[in-house]
Parts: sequence; structure tokens; C-alpha cells
Amino acid sequence: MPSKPPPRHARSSPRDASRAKRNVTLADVAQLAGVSPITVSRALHRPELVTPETRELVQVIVERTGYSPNMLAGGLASKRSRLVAAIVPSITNGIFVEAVEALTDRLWTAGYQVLLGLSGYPAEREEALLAAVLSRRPDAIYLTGINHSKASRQRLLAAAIPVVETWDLTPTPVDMVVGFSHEKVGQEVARHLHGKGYRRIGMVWADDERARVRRRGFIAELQRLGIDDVETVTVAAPSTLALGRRGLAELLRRRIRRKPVDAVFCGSDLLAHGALEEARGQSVDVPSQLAIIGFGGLGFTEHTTPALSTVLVDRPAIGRIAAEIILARIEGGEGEPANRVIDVGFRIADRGTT
Amino acid sequence: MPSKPPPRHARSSPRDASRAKRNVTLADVAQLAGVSPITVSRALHRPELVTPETRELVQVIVERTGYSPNMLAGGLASKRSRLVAAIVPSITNGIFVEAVEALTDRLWTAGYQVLLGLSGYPAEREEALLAAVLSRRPDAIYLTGINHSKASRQRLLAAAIPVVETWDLTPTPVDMVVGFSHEKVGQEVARHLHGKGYRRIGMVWADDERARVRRRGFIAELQRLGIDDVETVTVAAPSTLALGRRGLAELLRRRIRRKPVDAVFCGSDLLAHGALEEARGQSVDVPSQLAIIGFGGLGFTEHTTPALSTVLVDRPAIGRIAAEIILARIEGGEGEPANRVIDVGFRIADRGTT
DNA sequence: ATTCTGAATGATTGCGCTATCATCAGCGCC
DNA sequence: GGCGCTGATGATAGCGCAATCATTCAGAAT
Repeated sequence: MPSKPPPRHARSSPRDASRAKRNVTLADVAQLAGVSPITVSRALHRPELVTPETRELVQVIVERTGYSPNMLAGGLASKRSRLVAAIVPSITNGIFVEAVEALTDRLWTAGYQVLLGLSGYPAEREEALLAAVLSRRPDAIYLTGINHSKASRQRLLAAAIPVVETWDLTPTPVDMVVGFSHEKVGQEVARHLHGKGYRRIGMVWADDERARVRRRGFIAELQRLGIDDVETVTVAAPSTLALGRRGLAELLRRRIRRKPVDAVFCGSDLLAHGALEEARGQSVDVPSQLAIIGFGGLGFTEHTTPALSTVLVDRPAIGRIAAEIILARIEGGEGEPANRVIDVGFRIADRGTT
Repeated sequence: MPSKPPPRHARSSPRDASRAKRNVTLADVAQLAGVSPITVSRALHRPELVTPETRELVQVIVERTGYSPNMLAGGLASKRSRLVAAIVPSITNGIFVEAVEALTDRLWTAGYQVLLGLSGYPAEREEALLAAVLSRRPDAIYLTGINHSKASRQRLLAAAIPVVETWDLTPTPVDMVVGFSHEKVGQEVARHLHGKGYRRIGMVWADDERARVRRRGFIAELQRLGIDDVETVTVAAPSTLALGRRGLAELLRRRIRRKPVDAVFCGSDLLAHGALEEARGQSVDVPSQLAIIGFGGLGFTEHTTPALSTVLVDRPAIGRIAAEIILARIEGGEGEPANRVIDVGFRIADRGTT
């Protein structure tokens, strides 16, 4: 009897001879397993659609050949890159990095990977970065902050993917936002210091968008409490311990002919630590002569002597929640998300320096 | 006269009607510009190949349409993803992160982006991570450490891309390595402490691969110098300030019936800082009663009181150099690299705590 | 026996781009 | 005038995979 021709997927292509250095492809695996490429694809990604035997056979061949799927091809074909882009000013500044780590961890468990973009201080490169990053066709994007150029917002909207802005709140996010109110932080710190009896209050801060809002809230609240004169030293972003030292030194110098400040709100924990060191260096007792409070709640603040008072923020929660709402949107299909604005709050840690 | 049919690239495809939601593609730009797709591609990526007029025309259309190239497609076609994968245990632990930042910065200027993989402590997820990451077809890969499972090494070799291992040295890298000798670090710290007259020496360290090598070098050198008994407290990785406190407390407790140690080598700056705080808490004077030296040279070490002695490592240099040799290999074409093993060295900072 | 059903598998097509080779006009040269 | 050359542009053919629709076949229902 005339044997019918083998199915197309089993025929060897003419280029088989010249397979000098080609990588193993899904088609190769399929051929070795004697099934069609699409069956291999299913065995790998939707195993419930193939019989256990096929599944196992494919698995064996995959291992034997060392097949590594090509997600560029897969992403192109399926229009899902399984990539999430994260744009952060910096990762050496401790404040944002734990959120990114939490984001990365959570997304990893769901099969997504994180493309890291560093936008710099201030977000000088954000626009170019965004363009570059979007050309990878990420399935979602994580941003730091809520202030983006008009062009950036347009790009984001055009990309039509879930966007999570973080570290701040706004009633009008591009898409979703996870953070807390910096204005309220300022207010509460003001009330806290005032409540403890401090009246000659100063600030040392590094000028970034969010710090500016905290400052605004702080000063407004102090005014409401009857304190109009808040001596302020501004240092360059990003803040460092050394800048904190110099900042406090400058603050004390400025008031040389007047009564010195009795409390200082520092824009970050690093600045606060620097201020603490400077106070010690100048033999200014903390907190009896000078109270110091920072912002961020970085780990080291518990361990200085005295322990630094600060504003605690659940940093990993921001990343974790961002990951959750991203996944819910990507995988959960349509339907308005329950909540586009998520407030993770903050808490004042009243420790040894106030 | 019979007009000849328009060139193929100018004909509208049947799907133009249904362009409900398609993204702008390179073909769209080409059509609007009245040139072929490949010309647009060239105008964007190899502008020297097209006339200035064409270039400008394309540029205008790109901006008008908001065209965003699809690098999944581009990467698939060209077999160059312009992606570099970086695998790091963690980014919250300050020690590795500056290298990653420097790497990212340098690669960005060359048009590459960084895919971040967090392998955990110890590198529990490295193998799975590597598999996942390689399926993105990165053009190169940055690894932390030199100890990789056999399977991982094989995968790396099979990928046939530049691989840079970092933070250590080995005569047999997978491909290239940028780092320094941890054994030598241990030796030099031993000589340093011994040279300053300390004889009852202890260690507090977190057990990771590289710390173990430092420890080995440290203990071997001390032995050579006639010191056999090195009291050692091991804490869990990753190290924290709190673990440093507890570590020193334990070390002092253990020697309660003997003369206490007069110097302690801490496995990291964080542990050293914790030890310093604990010493202060126990009213043990540093350095007269107890010398402390850390490792890493993190920024804060200059600002503790007294300033922490430590081992300085040029962390950004590791990332920068890694980026350079990666780029040299990717773009520089063939030819053996001048140097597969790059030693960035280290330096002992003899400060207030020794 | 016939029809129907659902589970398993397959053929075809195209995602959006670039590598490669081909074309073509303009130019200088003998 | 024919030749080759160079610079600009184009046609074609994949890259490796998954969406989509089609096919097959065993077993149940009639």
C-alpha cells in the first residue's frame, strides 16, 4: 500500500542540514517529540489542554535538548510580553528600593519580570526612559511619583496598559495610584512637634517634588498653630548624611543671634541622621536642646542613639500592592478595578530624638 | 499613458479599514512617508544610510503618529534584544546596588536596558531565574558571585553571550569576571589588626559565600601571626544592624570568664555598625577597649562616631567596568578581550574604631 | 447504525521587524 | 558609449512563536 506522506510538522525542513548554530526552537522540540509545534506550546503553557503522556514526552525532550523558549517571539505573537517596567529615580537611595524589591518578588511568582529604569534626580530622563521602556511592550508599568510631563502622560495613555503611580496620592491618577498623602505627613509632624511643646521650629530638606508637599503641609499647619517663622535650609537632592550635617550646621549658624531652634524636621531619615551627628559634634543635646525628626522609617533609625523619631512608611507594601493590582488588571480581565487610589498611610514613630 | 501601479509598499493593505485599535507600526510610518518600511527602519537606526531629507521626513511622521518601535519584533528579527540581564541577590542590601546602578547608567547611554533578577539569599532562585531571564534573549548577562550550579553554567555557555561575574575573582570565570580577592581582604584585615597590636580577636559574620572566603583568609593569616583562637559568632544572612548588635553581645557573653576580645572583624559594615552601637550600649569604649572593623565601605561608615574603620570597595566601578567590557564585547565584534579577569582591588580605611 | 459531542491535536497565518540581496540612477573614466 | 562604481532605496523572506479555525476520533446518545 502507498504510505501517505508524513504530516507536515514531521517533515524535515531543508535548512536542517545547515543548522550550524541555530538555537533549539519549539519546532525542533516538536519534531523530536513527533507532534506539532502548537502542541509543544500548549504542553508548556497550558498543560491542561494536552494528555499527560504528551505533556511528559514534551517535557523530556525539552530537558534533553535544553530548549529555552524565546519570549521575544512569544511576546510578539501573543502580544503579551510578561514584562513589567519599573521606573524609579534611583535604587541607591534606600527609600524606593524596597518597594521595587517587593514588586519584583511578587511579580516573579506570577511569571513576570521587571525591567528597571532609573530616571535620575530629578526625573530628568523620565521621558526618554519611558519611550525606551514602552518599546519593550511591557504588560504594565510602575512609576514613582505622580508628576509626569504631558508627553509622558500621553505615551502612557497610548500604551493602553495598566499604570501604577506610587509614593503619592492624587484623585486623578493616569490609571492607578498607591501611596500616601505627603501633605498630611507635614501636618501631622507639625502637630506632633507642637504637641510636645516645641515652638522654635526649623527644617532641613532636599528639594524634590514630594518633599515640597510635605513642607507645604508642615508650614501651613504650623501657621494654623500660631508659628509663622520656620527657619528652613534647603539642600540638593538626593539627600545624604553629610548634607544633613551641613544642613543643621547652617541652620544653627543662621540663628546665631537669636534663640536657636528647638526642633528640626528633616526631609529624610538620612538628613535627620546627619543632623543628629552634627548636634552631637556641636555638643547640642538631643532632644533636650534640640528635637530631630526624620522621614521614611529606614531600618537604621531604630538603632541610632538616641533612636531617631521619624515617619514610618510601609515601603514594601507599596510594591506589593502595586504588584497585586497590576496582576489583577492583567489577569483578571476587564471590569473596573475596585479602587484606583490606594492609601497605605503612615505613622509617626515618636522615639528618642523628640 | 498608463500609469504604472504604485509600489507595493504604498498600497494600502486590506486591513486598513479594520484598524480599530492597532498600534502604529513601522509600516504605517512608511506608508505615510511614501517610502518602504526598510527605509524607515534605516532612518531610525542607521541614519547615515539615508539622505537627510528622508531622515527628516521620517522623523516628522514618527512624531506626528507617536510611533513606538516594537523591540520584541526588532529583537526577534535582528537577534539582538538590546537587553542586559543583571542577577543580584538583593537590592535592599546596599552592597550590590550601586554596581547595578552604575551598570544600568552606563548601558543606558549605549541604548541598552537592564532586566533585573533577584536571586535571594542564598542564591536559591538563581537557576530558575537564569532560565527565565535567558528566555528574553539578553545580549549579555551580569551575575553576582562566581559560584553557580553546574546547570547554570551550562545554560550560560549554551546562551553564547558575554557573561560577567562580579564581586569576586577566579582564574576560571564562565567568561569574564570583575571583582577583588576576598581572601586577600581577610589577610589584610588580619595584618592590619595585628599590626596595631590587637591580639584577642573575634569575628561576627553572616554566612555567605564571599564572607566565608574572607573569613578563611583572615583566620589563616592570624594563625600565621601566631593567633590560633578566633572567637566567632555566625549570624544569618543578610546581615542587619540588629544582627550586629546581637552578634557582639553574644561574642562578649561567650568570653565572660576569659579576657574579652580587644578587636572584632565584622562581616559587613552593617554588622560593624550594630557592634558599635552595642559596645556603646554596654559602655565598652571603642577603640580603647574594643576595636571594630567592617567591610564594604558604605557611605554611613564615615559618619558614625567614632567613624567606622572598614574595607573600602569601589562598588560603582564594578558595575561601570562590567558595562564597559560587556559593550566592548557586544559592539566591538570578535577578538579575544584583552582581559577576562579584572581586579578592582580594595583599601583598608583605618578610621576611628581601630 | 447513525448522529452528536467533546477532547486532543494540527494547519495556517501573521505578530512587526530586519537581514539579505536586488535594483536603479547618477557619475566618472577610458 | 559602455563600463564599473557608489549611494540610496526597495522586494522578499524569514525570525520563533501563539491565535484561530479546522480536523480527527473515541465514546455517548439516539
